[in-house]
Amino acid sequence: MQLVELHKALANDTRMDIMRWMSDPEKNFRPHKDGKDFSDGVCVQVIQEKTGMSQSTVSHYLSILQRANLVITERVGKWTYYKRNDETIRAFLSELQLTL
Amino acid sequence: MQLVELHKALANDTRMDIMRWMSDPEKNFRPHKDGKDFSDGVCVQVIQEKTGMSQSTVSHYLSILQRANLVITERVGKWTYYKRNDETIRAFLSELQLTL
DNA sequence: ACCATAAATCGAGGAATGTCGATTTGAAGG
DNA sequence: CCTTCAAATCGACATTCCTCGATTTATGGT
Repeated sequence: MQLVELHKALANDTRMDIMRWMSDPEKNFRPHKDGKDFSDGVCVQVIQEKTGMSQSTVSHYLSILQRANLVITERVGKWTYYKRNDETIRAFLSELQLTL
Repeated sequence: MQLVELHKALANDTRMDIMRWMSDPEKNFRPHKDGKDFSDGVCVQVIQEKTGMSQSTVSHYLSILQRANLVITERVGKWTYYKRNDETIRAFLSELQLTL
């Protein structure tokens, strides 16, 4: 667990927003067009619309969150679903508690 | 409390090290030359030696930590002493707990 | 095969950060 | 006053980050 890498990943308003929104997707995102629920995560398009930023930027941000292991990815057909990786988040918080 | 600003301040190995070292100055820093203890904090020189970086860089880093309210400064004569601001750190951790 | 859609990657410009040495400011002591 | 030492600020350059539009890579449907 790279503490500093995690801080870098979270040192951006949009990425922080995304992490928070993903805590409660039903509340924070519009539904998927095919009606699929959020149990596997949220697809990039829906996240992108919410942020109001370009598709490439959001895709890039998601890859940064993924490199930091803050999110888990699952590809299903054309779609890629992203959801929080709660294990990393828990580990991050307790490491911070101990070492900061 | 600017969550993202705090993450930025901590998104650097040296700054993170400094914060951690300041948790236990007796253990992590050499004593002050005049024998003064660390109750008011650690002077810049001593921190600088420990990091091995230039004086200007360390002074700059300390100002970043201060802008984020992660440290408290006290000027005494020629020296400036820096110590952790535990209140901000506590608030940061609990805010992260709640909102991340 | 061909088209449409979702996501990732590429290339680029500007902004912010990292880092240094040099200079300036401020305080203490002779 | 003048010197000396600690710390802050300045100016510069290199690296990283932000953000976009354009292109490419999957995948599905007709």
